[in-house]
Amino acid sequence: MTLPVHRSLAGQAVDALRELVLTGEIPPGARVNEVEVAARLGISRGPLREAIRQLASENLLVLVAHRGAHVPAATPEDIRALFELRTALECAAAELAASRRTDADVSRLREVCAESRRTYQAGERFPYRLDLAFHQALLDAARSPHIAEQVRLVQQRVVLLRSGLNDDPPHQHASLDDHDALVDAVAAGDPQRASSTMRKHLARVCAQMLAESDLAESH
Amino acid sequence: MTLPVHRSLAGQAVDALRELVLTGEIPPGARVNEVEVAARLGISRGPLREAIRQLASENLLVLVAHRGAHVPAATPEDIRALFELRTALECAAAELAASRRTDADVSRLREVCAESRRTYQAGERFPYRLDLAFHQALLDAARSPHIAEQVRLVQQRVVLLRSGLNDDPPHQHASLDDHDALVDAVAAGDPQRASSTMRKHLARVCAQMLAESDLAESH
DNA sequence: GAACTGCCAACTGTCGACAGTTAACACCCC
DNA sequence: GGGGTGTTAACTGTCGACAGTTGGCAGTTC
Repeated sequence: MTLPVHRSLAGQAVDALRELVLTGEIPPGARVNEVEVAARLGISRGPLREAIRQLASENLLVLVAHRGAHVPAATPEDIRALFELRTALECAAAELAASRRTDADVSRLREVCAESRRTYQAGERFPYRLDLAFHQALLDAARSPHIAEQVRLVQQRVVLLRSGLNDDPPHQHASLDDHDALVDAVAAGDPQRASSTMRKHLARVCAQMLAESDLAESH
Repeated sequence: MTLPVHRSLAGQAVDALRELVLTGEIPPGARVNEVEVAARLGISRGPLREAIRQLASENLLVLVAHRGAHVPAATPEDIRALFELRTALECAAAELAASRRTDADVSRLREVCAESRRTYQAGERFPYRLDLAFHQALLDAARSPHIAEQVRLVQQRVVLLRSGLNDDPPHQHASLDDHDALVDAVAAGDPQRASSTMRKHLARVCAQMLAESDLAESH
């Protein structure tokens, strides 16, 4: 299957600009200068403005009349509220996954867990990439496209909040255990337990992020 | 507090176009002709394209390369998946509302229920407007802005799916009872019961919509 | 010295025009 | 007459230019 050669410039701009925001190249609080970014991407302001509108409706940018777009800076209150949303979505996904999972789903989940643990025990931090892969595998098992889409958007915002934060090893260790417990609940086909395990997991992650954000604030 | 007199044309276009889609003036399946709609709104294609992008990321429009935007037509499978998302969000909202409600919240909820019942017993159908008002009041009690925002977006899509469908009285009667039961659970501060009541309510609404959509299909 | 006023540069908001693509119609060949 | 092909009109994708607004800076006044 070959993807269309000609993607629209606006479409490319969405991806490129999203990358600039999520990697922190345009840091929280910074404004997006239309002419500058358009020149940087080698396009005109038209398609870029369309891309900005789209990212604004994904909450990666905030629009202010006559003052353009800027990357939102998160408050602790924001983080809490965002994790309420994430919890609602991912607990539901965990429930559905426990109801609908196939053997292949469980294998995939165990595989991701094993790789995470290998990387962690090799002395390195286990990369955030693998954490995302785990949650993605769980969403695949849930087979609920609309929930999956919303989780993707929320995770994006979490990535934005994470920029500048570092996971510490104890927290990582706990997360690995959480993931294993989640897979067990899903494998056992126990929606109730899957949901409550996910809730605890996300509560821990949220608390960790709040702690690190406090730390970063008083640097 | 005076709102800015000068809202951007793109911003106005978002509202106007959303209205056109939600009222069914641009029906499901229909394409959005940029020059035609731009002329209709009295603006140029630039701002309109920005508005189209935004509505597309709200899933009220679908973009196809070189063939513009069209209003999506829902399949039964879509409806089911969308209600999985709605259930995840509104059950969480019901839980939070039961934990956080104030006396004022409960009063407001009872008020909306009473008005719905009055309208219904007056022989008319109780307007969808009051159903939305009830769910809105519940969201207010939940005090979770991000969840509220997502519910708003999902409800919008439900409104789109509803275009062309009519509620029948038995279903409306059941919904009124559901709403009352929900208020009781919230007033009692019982998150568990609020959540399960909401789940049953939405399951009923979803089943009703699926039945009506089947009916409409074989007209 | 502080505050107010008027100007100026930078940037956003909007438009009209041009280029490229798509889809439908007419035409031609078999 | 059916299928394939060339043509054309309609529409989307993109750009450059102009108008309006904002925020800062210099100059002036008290």
